[in-house]
This record gives sequence, structure tokens and C-alpha cells, in this order.
Amino acid sequence: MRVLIEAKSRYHHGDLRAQLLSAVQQLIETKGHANFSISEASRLAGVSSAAPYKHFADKPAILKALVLECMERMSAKMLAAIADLPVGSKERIDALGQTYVDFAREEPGMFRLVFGLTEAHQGDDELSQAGQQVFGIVIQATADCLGVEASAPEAQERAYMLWSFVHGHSFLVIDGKVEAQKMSVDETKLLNGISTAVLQI
Amino acid sequence: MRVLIEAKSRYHHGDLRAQLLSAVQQLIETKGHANFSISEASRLAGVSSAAPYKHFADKPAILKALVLECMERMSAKMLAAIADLPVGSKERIDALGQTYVDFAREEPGMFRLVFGLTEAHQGDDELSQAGQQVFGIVIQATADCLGVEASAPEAQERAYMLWSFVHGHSFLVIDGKVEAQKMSVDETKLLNGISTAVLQI
DNA sequence: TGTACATCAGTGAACGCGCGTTCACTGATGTAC
DNA sequence: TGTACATCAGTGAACGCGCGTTCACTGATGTAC
Repeated sequence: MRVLIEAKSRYHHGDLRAQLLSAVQQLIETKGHANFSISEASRLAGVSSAAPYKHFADKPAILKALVLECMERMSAKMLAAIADLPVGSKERIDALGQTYVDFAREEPGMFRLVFGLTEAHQGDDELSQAGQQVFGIVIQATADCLGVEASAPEAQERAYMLWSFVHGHSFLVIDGKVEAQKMSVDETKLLNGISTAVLQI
Repeated sequence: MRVLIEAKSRYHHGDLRAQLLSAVQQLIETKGHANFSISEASRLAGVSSAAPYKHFADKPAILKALVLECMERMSAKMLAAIADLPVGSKERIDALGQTYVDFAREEPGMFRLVFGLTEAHQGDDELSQAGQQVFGIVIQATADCLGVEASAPEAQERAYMLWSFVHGHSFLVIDGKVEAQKMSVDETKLLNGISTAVLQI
């Protein structure tokens, strides 16, 4: 299903750390975030179940690495999405929202993992810093749009409103609640409507 | 820790079904929604690990029953919250939002379970019907406030916006993202601001 | 009111399973001379 | 260029664990006569 087996029977695998993370990611998407295991990921990467422990201390460490990588990817996508749009435009805000929702739809398992790491990772500095980086992009775009500093409480409040909304919509979509309610949602209109409303409070 | 052991060594327990659900609920809150087990819940209810299977087919069936019960409780709380407020008032909408968030904060484990039952329960009619009942309350309040029928697309759209927002905020709160962002959120102001904005689009 | 019996709701032992992790090991690689 | 050796990154067997579920069983309850 994947070209994970390209490792031509080398004893030294070369890039196990990365391939392991990718295998776990793959399993999270296919099996669900509750039904994957490191053992299975090892098998998928074509390696013994003990191999991961040469690269990571334990399972939580693997998940943390995966989440960090995921958040960086998210940041990158968001920055790319606004790159060609004028600073201070509402378009930027809508593009960020759309990117967020798209990400959730493309990688629902990872999306849930990123926000569900409540177990051993509560209060982890590296993780919350990565989170601040992502949210910082939204705050900046909101501040630019309002014509204030990013540190202004107004910018933070509005940005948080936008984030909450887009976050909730993402979960409702990937958890199938939109269909379950027999609703059809015009997403572009929805995102546009919300950002308009929030910005002109 | 609880008065679950009031079953005075009766062989026939009397109310195992209910006590089992309550034990599972308790574990979900204390251990997290990923780390509870039916076995442990049986122990907590003072019963052998085989006993649950006299009342439920399997684990998914237990979870489904628990979620249904939870959604009914949610409905009841929401209806109670608006009972004394005038029909068609914006206060009703804010009260519903506040109730939703309060529920998530009080029972984060159950809240996550209700929306995370993506595994074996996708497309379950009973469950999505229960969901429609809860969301229906929001739609009705929104329609009343806008002065339209509940079936009007406008009502559904606005209600969905409100729901998304409140849903996202709930998750961000229980997943600790609000603190992680070092934000302090004035929740009343937040809910009020959002509903005002959404209603006057 | 008393007895016979079907049904109900538990027990407790056992099952197979896959997990996370450890351990002593070994083959491949890189470096020093 | 060749050899000796330290280090690295794997193996594979084993561990203890708790899980979900089954099974034959048994004690308590309700009903019919």
C-alpha cells in the first residue's frame, strides 16, 4: 500500500525514525486514533517491535514527536495559504479558516490526536509553544485586519472567536455530525459569514 | 469513594445495569476516555467481569447506552436552562450555549465520548436521532429569536454557526488550549458577543 | 400456605490476544593508525 | 589500502499485563397449582 518496503533488506534502515512516525500516522488514519499500536506500526515499517525504542523513550514520546511534526505542517500550510493575499485583508482570515478545516478533513485522525493528547502531555512546554505558533498566525491576521497590534486584547478576543468556530466546525465535520443532522453546509458561505460577523462586532 | 457498595451482598444485585453505566462514566472521567475498561467498571460495581454480559451484548453496546443516557441528560439540562426565559429572547440562546459549555467542563470525558463514538456507531439511527433532538432545541430557539419557522434554512444556518462556535470553545477549554495559549477568556462576554454577531448578520 | 419448577442474574475460572517494553545478542558502519 | 575496534541500529525471544468474552455453574426469585 505504501513504499515503506523500499528498505532493501539493509540491516541499518537509514531513516527509521521518520518512517516509524509516518507508519503511526498512517495507522491513526486507517484504524482510528484509539486502535493503533506501536507494534503494528513497527510491522508496517518492516522492523521488529523493539526497534522503535532505539529512537524513542516510550509510546508517549512517539506521539509527541508526531504531534509536533503535525503542527509544523499545519503552520506551513497556513502560512502558504495567506502568502499571496494582501496583508490586513479579510481574505487572509477566511483562507486560514479554510486551511484549518481542510486539514481536519484530510487528516481527521491526526487532527484528533493533536487536540486529544490530554494524557501524559498536559503542560508540555514544547507542545504548547507549537500551539501558540499556530494560533499566533491567526492572531496576527486578525490584528492586521482590525488595524491594531497583535498584542491588543481585541485582536486576541476576535482571533479566539474565529478559532473556536472553525475548531468546532472541524470536529462536527469529521465526527459526521453534519451528515447526522441531515444538514448541508455551504462551507465557503459559512466561513465568510462568521468572519464578517466576528470582525464587525 | 462512592456508595456503589451499598449492595449488601445480595446475589441479585437489583440495578446492575444502571450501576454499571455509572461506574463506566466515573472511570471515563477519572481515567480518561482512552484508559477505562469494562473489567474495571465491573470491579467498581462490585461484580464479576462476566456480569455485564447479562445486560449488554458487548462493549460498544455499553458505550452506546451510556451516550444515549448522556444526551438525554444534556437535553434536559438545556430545556431546564431556558424554561424561565421568554420565548424568542436572545437570553435563551446564551443560556443554551452556557449550558453546553458547562456540561463539557463538568463531564469532559463523557463530552468527548459523545462526540468521539466514531468507531462502531457511525450511522446509528438511535444515536443520530438523539443528536437531532439536542440540536433541535438550538434551532428552535434561534428560529424564535429570528421570528421564522424552525424549518427555515436561515434558522438552521444560524443555529449551526452558534453550535460550531460553542462546540469548538468547549473542546478548547477541556483540552486545556485556553490555558496553553495563556489566554484568559471572559466566557459570558464571549458567548454574548458571538450570539449577537451571528444573529445580526 | 406450601411445594415444584422455570427463569433470571449472578459467579469464577478460563481462553486467546495483542500490547508495551526489556534483554542479550549481532551485523553494519565509521574512525584511528 | 588494510586492519582493529568502538559504536550504532537493528533482531528475536521473552516478560507480565489486562483486556473482552465464553462457559458451565449456582443461588435467588416469581409463578402455578
